[in-house]
Amino acid sequence: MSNIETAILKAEQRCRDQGSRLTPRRRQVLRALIEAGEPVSAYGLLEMCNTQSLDAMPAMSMYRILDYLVEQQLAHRLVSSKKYVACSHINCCTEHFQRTHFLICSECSQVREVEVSEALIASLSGLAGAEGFHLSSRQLEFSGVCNECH
Amino acid sequence: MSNIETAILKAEQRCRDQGSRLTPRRRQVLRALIEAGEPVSAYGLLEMCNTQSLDAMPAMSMYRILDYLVEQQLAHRLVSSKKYVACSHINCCTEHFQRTHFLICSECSQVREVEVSEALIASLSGLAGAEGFHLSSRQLEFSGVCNECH
DNA sequence: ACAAAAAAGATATAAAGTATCATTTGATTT
DNA sequence: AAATCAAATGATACTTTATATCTTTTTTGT
Repeated sequence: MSNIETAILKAEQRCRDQGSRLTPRRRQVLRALIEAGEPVSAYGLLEMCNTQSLDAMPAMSMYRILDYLVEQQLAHRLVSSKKYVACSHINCCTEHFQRTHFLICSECSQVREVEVSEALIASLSGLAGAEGFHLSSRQLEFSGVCNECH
Repeated sequence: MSNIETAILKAEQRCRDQGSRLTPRRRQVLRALIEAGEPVSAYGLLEMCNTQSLDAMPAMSMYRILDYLVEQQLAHRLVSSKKYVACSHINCCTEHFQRTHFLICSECSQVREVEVSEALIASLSGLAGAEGFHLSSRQLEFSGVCNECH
C-alpha cells in the first residue's frame, strides 16, 4: 500500500480515537496536503481541491477543515509563511510531540519537523524566566538553508 | 527632555548615519508607534496617524514607512501577530543586536525584546545542523505569560 | 536653476481570514 | 423506521492585511 494510503488510514484511526471523524471533505484536504509535500496556503489548497472534484468548497470550509486537522495534529500551520503542511509523523507515532520545531528552507521551502530537545527547552525557558516570562509556545519556526540548497 | 523626544533624536541620528533620513511622515509613524507602547497593526497605526493629523495617509505609505523603519531596526514586525512594535533599544544602543528574541505575553500583549545569548544560538544551530540545516533566522518570537499576568 | 533620485500620494486589487445563518448529514433514542 | 439532536458543511458577505502600479511631490547634487 502506498505511503499516502497508510497515512490516511492512520489519520482515520487517530480521529476515531479522539472521538471525532475524518469525513470525506477532511480526508480530501488531508490527502491534498500530503500530496503537495510542501507548505501550501489555504487558498492554494482550496484550488487544488476544487479543480479535482468539481463540487466546489467555499473558503470558509477550508479554514474550518484546516483548523480541525491542526487540532488533531494531522497538519500544522506555519505562522511565518501563512501556510499549512501535513504532519510528517502521521505514519510513525500515535502521540504527537509536545513541542515541535520547524526548520524551513528559504530556498526550496522544504520543511523539516523536529522534536525539541529537553535541553533546548530548558535553556529557552531559562532565558524567558530571567526576563519574567513563563514560556508557552508549543511551536517554533526557524528559517535557514537546507544542505541540498547550500 | 522626554524619553520619546530623545528616542526620536537618536533615531534621526541613526538614519543619517545610514545615509537616509527620518522624514516627517516616518517620524510621525515612529512617534505613534512609540506612544502606543505595544504592538499595533499597520492599519491601527494608520488610524492613529490619520486621526491626529487630518491630512490622511494611504495604506500603501504606511506599509512603505514601516518597511523602512524595520529596515533601520527602529521598529520590528511581529510575524506571529502581524503587528509592529517600536524597537526598545532606540535609546540605548548605536548598533542593534544581530539576533533578537521577542517574548510576547498572550494575556496583556506586552512585549519584551531580548538579545539572544551565544549559548542559545549555539544549541539552536547545533540542532539545525544535525538535521542538515544552516540556521539563518534573525528574529524569534515566543509566546508566554509575563509575571504580572501570571 | 535643473536633472536625477527618493519619498509620498492615489487608486485599485489581491490575499488571508472571519461572522453568521441556512442546510445537510450522521448518530441516538424511542 | 421516524423523530430528534448534534456535528459538519454550504452559502454569502465582509473585514483585515498586503501589494502592484502609476503619478506627483520633495530632496539632493551639479
